[in-house]
Amino acid sequence: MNSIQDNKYSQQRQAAIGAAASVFAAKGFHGASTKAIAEKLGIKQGSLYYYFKSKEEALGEVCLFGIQNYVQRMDAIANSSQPFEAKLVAVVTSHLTSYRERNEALKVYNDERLYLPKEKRTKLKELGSGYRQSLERIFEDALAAAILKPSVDCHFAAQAVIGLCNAWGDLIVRDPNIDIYEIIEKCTDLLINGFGYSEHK
Amino acid sequence: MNSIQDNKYSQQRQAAIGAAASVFAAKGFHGASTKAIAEKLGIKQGSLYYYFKSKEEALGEVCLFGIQNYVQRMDAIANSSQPFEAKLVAVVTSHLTSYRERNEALKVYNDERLYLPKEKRTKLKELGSGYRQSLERIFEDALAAAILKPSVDCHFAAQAVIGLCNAWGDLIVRDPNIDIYEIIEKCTDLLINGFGYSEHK
Amino acid sequence: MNSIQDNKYSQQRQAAIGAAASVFAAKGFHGASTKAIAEKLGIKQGSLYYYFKSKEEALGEVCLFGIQNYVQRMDAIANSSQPFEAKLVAVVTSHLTSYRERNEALKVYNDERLYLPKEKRTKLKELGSGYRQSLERIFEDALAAAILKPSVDCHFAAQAVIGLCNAWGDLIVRDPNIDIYEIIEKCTDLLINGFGYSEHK
Amino acid sequence: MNSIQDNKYSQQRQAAIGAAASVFAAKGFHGASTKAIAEKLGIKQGSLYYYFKSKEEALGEVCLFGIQNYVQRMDAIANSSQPFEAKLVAVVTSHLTSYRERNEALKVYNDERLYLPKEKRTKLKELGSGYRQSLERIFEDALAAAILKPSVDCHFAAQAVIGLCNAWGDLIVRDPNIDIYEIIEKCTDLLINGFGYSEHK
DNA sequence: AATGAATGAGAGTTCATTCAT
DNA sequence: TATGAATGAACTCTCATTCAT
Repeated sequence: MNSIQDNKYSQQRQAAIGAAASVFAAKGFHGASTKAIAEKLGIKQGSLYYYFKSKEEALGEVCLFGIQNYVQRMDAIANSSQPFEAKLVAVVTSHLTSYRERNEALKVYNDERLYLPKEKRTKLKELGSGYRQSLERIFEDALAAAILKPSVDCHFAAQAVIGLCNAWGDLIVRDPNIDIYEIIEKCTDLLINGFGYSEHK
Repeated sequence: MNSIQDNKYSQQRQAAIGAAASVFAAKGFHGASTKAIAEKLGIKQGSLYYYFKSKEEALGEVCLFGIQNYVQRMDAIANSSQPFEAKLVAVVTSHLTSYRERNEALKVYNDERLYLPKEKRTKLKELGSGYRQSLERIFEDALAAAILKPSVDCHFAAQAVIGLCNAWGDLIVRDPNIDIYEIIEKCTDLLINGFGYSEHK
Repeated sequence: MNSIQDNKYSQQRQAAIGAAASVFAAKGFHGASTKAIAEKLGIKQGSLYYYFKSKEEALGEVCLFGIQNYVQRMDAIANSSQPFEAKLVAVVTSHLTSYRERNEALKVYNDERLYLPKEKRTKLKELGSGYRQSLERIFEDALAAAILKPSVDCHFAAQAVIGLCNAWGDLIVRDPNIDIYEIIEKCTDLLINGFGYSEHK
Repeated sequence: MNSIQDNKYSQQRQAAIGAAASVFAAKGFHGASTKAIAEKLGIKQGSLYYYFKSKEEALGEVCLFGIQNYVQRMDAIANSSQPFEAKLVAVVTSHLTSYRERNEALKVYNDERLYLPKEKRTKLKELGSGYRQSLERIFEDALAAAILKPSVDCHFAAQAVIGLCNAWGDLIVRDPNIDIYEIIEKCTDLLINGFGYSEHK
């Protein structure tokens, strides 16, 4: 069997992307040294360049990996036939789980993509926008179905969900004792009902 | 009396902190060069060391400035006698306004403080915790006054507010066309009522 | 007195250009290391970058220095009112003397300028062409005055003079025992009369 | 009989020498990478080491090839029974033709041999000297036959011929539009008669 | 006969930092 | 109070070379 994944080169390259993600996430792009990345991979510094043309290319690959993985899950959720509330839970779960699974690539995409050259940044932005748009669509559908109050601004809502999840994601990455499912529940409750008192709920 | 001299020195030092904040915010701690900071101040690279012992000290001062300024406003709000909703609006307004006013120091505190040596980081953490605790107290008071639904976790709530504001803060910094007052309103509405439909509201 | 030359920075920079010229001439651009250049100057490697933005810039400055100096002398000769033969002697003398005076910059211009980026190369080419054109003009004037035989191709002649001088220049640089004045005489004799026998001369 | 194998190996090796010559000529020894040489040959970088023990050995072989080829032709000319003028034409033609035929090895011998270790350089020098000496002998014979004027210094003459041809060779390599036969004619005319006017010619 | 993968030494370059002036 | 000049360590990146396969 000679499948694509079998390819030893791309396997090692994928491992290199993982190592880079981990170091970039911990130290930032400029604070990360190629030596540290190579050491995490178990090879010597110069050998990294067998897999990447430059440190910048490594950043690009990490970001791409981080967001791709991510957008795919979102698409699956958006295209599913679950009711709104289930979708929202799925989105938050997907987002936070991804942080807990040490998907450092996502953090890197969030925090470091601005150090990429314009060209690459634009490509990634499209993917990222795709994510936000899928999320917006989920809100729009719910709005049309009168599940949300009419005043809801779906663009604002999508950004708020993403921002909230990223903020908790950061905390989750730093503190492994946080109960992720508790956070998921509280986040969705906040998003749907707010903190305010209302006798119906 | 050398208070005048002292005054001039500390004025320039404050300006240096501002310049550092600006460059750190734009490029991150490791991506920022002392040369760039000096240029922004209008002096030469080596002269920076008249105001800071090291680049790291500069980072410390920036973070301190960012959070101090911030905590003070929060304390004022927490200690005021406004009703809960007004306090929440005030908090969000204070937070987002601070981004719009290019208070880059706050962004630096959020994103770069982890590059400080442990000792300093701990000191800052206390301040930051003070901020969060004041915010938590606001929620606790409201909870006691039955303005919030009993299930609200005040710690979660405070973190959520901070996270949401920081996320929108980043967007605001990058896009000067965003109407900040619209965001403030939508954020507080989200926090109190959520997006979900409920006939009472 | 505060003349331009007094400026310590430009004095050191000029010295740096000289050191670079020497190393480039001996090892070629790619074979020369910035460390070697710095050592010749008596400073540490990194300090070179106080005077040059890059190794390439250093090459550019060396080439410029080499050819400028050179073109000036040629212009002086071309614009003088000496007879043709005297001019030719002056040109050859100027060219070969410059090699003997260890004007390594000229050798660098000849051999290494092709490693400059296009933009800079073009600028230098103009200067170099100016040199060749001045030389051509000397031949053209002599042709018009019937001092040269009518069949002479002035472009060919100028290139031949330059080529011959560069070739002997290389030998002169390598062997300090060569009698430069003997070479000058023989070169001019070759250029005017050739090696062939003719009873008139 | 393993002569066929041997043959294939040495054929490929010869091709490798050609590829190396081409890259060395274009970028210089230090500027040339083994990867570029391998690519020109159509093999991978590491495989070059099947044919050469080191980059330096490749340089040695290129230089040897360049000068051998060359000396052979010169010997043939020197030992022929043509009259002086025909020999001179033959020499110049051989030299310039060799550049036009992209015999980059010769250029490499001229420009890069100094990067060889002393031992090898000395061996090559003997060959090169053989070339010059053959040429000198041609001049000496002509001098003895009173075809050249008595003042001619045969050593100088040989060097001048070589230098002139190398200089034009460089121009020829760079500009494929140059009419090589015109140059040959003008060079020999210059060498025999000079540029100066004389009623006999 | 050739390759894929890795290495280690060294390159050019940047930069926080120092210090005499 | 500020600068010019230099430093040395670290960094990214290149490349000749090796070797198991």
